Formats: sequence, structure tokens, C-alpha cells
Amino acid sequence: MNMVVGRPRTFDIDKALDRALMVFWRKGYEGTSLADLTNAMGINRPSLYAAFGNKEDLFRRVLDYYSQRHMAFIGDALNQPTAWSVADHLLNGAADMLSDPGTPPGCLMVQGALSCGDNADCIRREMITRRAVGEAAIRERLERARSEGDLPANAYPADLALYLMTVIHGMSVQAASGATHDELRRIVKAAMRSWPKQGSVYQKNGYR
Amino acid sequence: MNMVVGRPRTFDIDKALDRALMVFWRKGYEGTSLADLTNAMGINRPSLYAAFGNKEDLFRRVLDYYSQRHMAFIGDALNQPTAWSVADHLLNGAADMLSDPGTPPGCLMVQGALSCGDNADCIRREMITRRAVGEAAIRERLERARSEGDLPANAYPADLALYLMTVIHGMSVQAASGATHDELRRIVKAAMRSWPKQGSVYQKNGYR
DNA sequence: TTATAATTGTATCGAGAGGTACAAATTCCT
DNA sequence: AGGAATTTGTACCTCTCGATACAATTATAA
Repeated sequence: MNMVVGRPRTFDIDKALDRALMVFWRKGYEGTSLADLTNAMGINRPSLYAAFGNKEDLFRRVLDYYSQRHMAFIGDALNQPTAWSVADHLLNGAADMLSDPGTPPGCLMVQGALSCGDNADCIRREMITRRAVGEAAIRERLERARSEGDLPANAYPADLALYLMTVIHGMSVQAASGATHDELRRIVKAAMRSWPKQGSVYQKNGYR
Repeated sequence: MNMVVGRPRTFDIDKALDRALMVFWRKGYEGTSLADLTNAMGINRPSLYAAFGNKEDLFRRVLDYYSQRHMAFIGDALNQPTAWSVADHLLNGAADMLSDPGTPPGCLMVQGALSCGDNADCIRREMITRRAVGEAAIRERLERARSEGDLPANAYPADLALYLMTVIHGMSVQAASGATHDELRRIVKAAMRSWPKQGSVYQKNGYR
């Protein structure tokens, strides 16, 4: 008993979303044309519009998909027991993701629409908001850490969260510019020097 | 005695370049249309093409203009006497420039074309090269510093230069996202914590 | 005065952008 | 079998893109 009447869809929604993600990731929102999308997704234009709405709607769906599939390391990092480990997992997780050979280099949430024309400006602001949400989550985690005595009293969670996000954004630009995974790891090492605590499981265990 | 025959130009080249810069800076290479440019520059299309070539040529001219007028702080920083002062001036100079209220927020060299369609890809690569040139200049300055005993032997100039550029790129993204000058200064303060030396004239003198 | 050389403004070009109308095709429900 | 409902593919729409043709205009040089 099929709940849906009418001719069934001949393509897989998630597979199509994944293809769309890869194109948006490489070319950005403005740089991606409808022809790019339909070619990569293997469907024609009316099917795309019927399934996802217009280009802007599709991009937001892609952003959600991207957050679930490629930014899960943030949630993992926030679940780490100590503030130091949170920062360490955050930066190393970002380094791994940004230079994953199976995906385009860099971060869609940064290079998707950093600056753009008037048409795409709402997309640009949307991603600013989403980045701010991520930063707020980090800040709240670090505030909890300080209340637990896990951070010194002279360490300000808001400043540390801002700093962490800045390093991640900087690494995104570097990755988009062709930086290797090893270079990103060196950046993480330099950045973690300023963290108010010592010792990294990544260094100790030879992680990755 | 005029050296040039023919009808004289009725607009100022540098003023037009400055107007073009502001548009490219806000909207990026792809997000800027010829109509945007001619409107902002106060000239019509054939005048633009006669004076600057096509859109791509104009953008390269704008990049040169931008480097001279808005990235001079890098040269100043590299002329500082100590490695620590170089880094300090570099980051604080970037913070000032990126949040200058007289110009669009962020850095044209980053957000001009971080990711884009096929048409603009050569522009994207051009800016990757220019950023790499800047990083190389910093690295060479730090290598000199180490040879002068100005940096500890376990400090690697290549890693430090990469780290500095990454923080600057990250601040560029933050500025483009609406970060204030004060926030950027806090980022600099956090980033300088990891530098292998102490004491900042910015902090001591209450610079800016 | 005439020829030459450059700029300016209008009007337009072909190509590609995002988005849709519409009929054929394929399924479920009665 | 015969609708009702949905997807698919082709063809097309309007709009904007970057780029130019061309004549009128304004200067210098002979």
C-alpha cells in the first residue's frame, strides 16, 4: 500500500542533495548555475523545482544537509569533558574536515557567500547567523567550563569562542587556497599554544 | 603642449578606480555587475572598456590599487625591529584596516573571490597567489628574525607566518560578518598569547 | 581649415541566467 | 478499465550579463 499517488520520483532526494552540495561547496552560491546543478544532480530543471523549490530554497536545504553530515565534529567537540579538549577537538576536527580529500576544500558555511551581489545577500546574512549560532554554542560550553573551574577566572569564554571561530574561519580560507592537511595541523598546534592549559591527546596519541 | 591627441577624458582615473574598488570590495568579483561599476564610477560602459579593458582587467587594476592604498600596514609591520613587534603590528594593523568605517568591512583579497564559477576561477587563483606572496614575505622576515636571534630556535618561521596569515584571514571573515573593531582587537590579543615572546606597545601605549 | 586621434553616449548584440507552461508518461485508487 | 495525481522532458519565457558598433563630439597636428 503506497501512501502516495502519481508517478513516482526516479531519483533519490538525498543523493541529489549530496550532488548539489558538492557543486555549491566548490563554486559558492552565486557561482553555481542551475545548469551546473541539474547536470550534477542528473535531473532536469522542473524536477529540481518540484522537489526543492527555487535555487535559494535548495541552498538552504543543502546548508541543513551540510550541517548534519559535515559539521558533526562540532557537536562531538562540545561533548568533550574539559575546555582544553573541547578546543583541541574543535580545531583538529575542523582541520580534518576542511582538508577531507572526499569533499571540496574549505567550508561551505564560509565560502558559500562571503560577499555577493544584492540577489544573494539574504543567503549571505543567513550564513552569518548560522556561524554566530555556532560561536554562541562554543561560548556557552566554555562558560559552563569556567563555572566548573575548568577554565581560569581571567579567561573569558566569549573571547575564547571568538578566537576559536576566527582560527577555524582562517583555516577555511587556507584550505580553500590549497593548504594541505599537514599545514592545517600546524596551524592548530600554533593556535593551541595560546590556550590557558596544556597537553593534547592528539599529540600524545599520534591521532591521525 | 599636450602630449596626447584626441578628445580628453572627462573623469579622473584614480577616482574611478576608487569607486570601482568600493563596489568590488562589498560585492566581490562575481557579485559585481558592469551596471554596478558604471553607476558607481559615474561613467558609461565604453569609457570603462576604453580606460581599463574588460571586467577582469579592471579587477586586477583594482587589486593593485587596493594593495597600495589599503595594505600598506603589512610593509610597515615588516619594517618593525623585532619579530614580536612585526606580529603585533601585523595583526593590529589588520584589525584596524578590516574594521575601518571608511571602507567596506573585511578584506578584498579574501572575499573578492574565495569560491566562484568557472568564469572567475582565474581571478580566484590570482588572489591565492597574491596571498601566498604576502605569506612568503612574512616568513622571510621571521627567518631573518631567527637568524638574528630574535626568535627562539624551536620557533619555525614558516609555521608562524602561516599562523599569522590564518588569523588575519579569520579576522577578515569575522569583519565581513559584522565584527566590531573591539572584537577584532580581542582576537589579536588572544592570538598574540601564543607568540614566543611578551609585551605589546599597543597595550602599553593604549594605541587607538 | 582640414586631417587625425581619442572619448562619449546611445543603442544593441549574443549568451546565459533563473524560472515555467505544457503535454506525455507513470503510478495509485475506485 | 478509467479517472486522479504526480513526475518527466522539451521547449520556451523574460531578464540581466559582459561586451561592442557606430556616429557624434572634442581635442591636437599639419
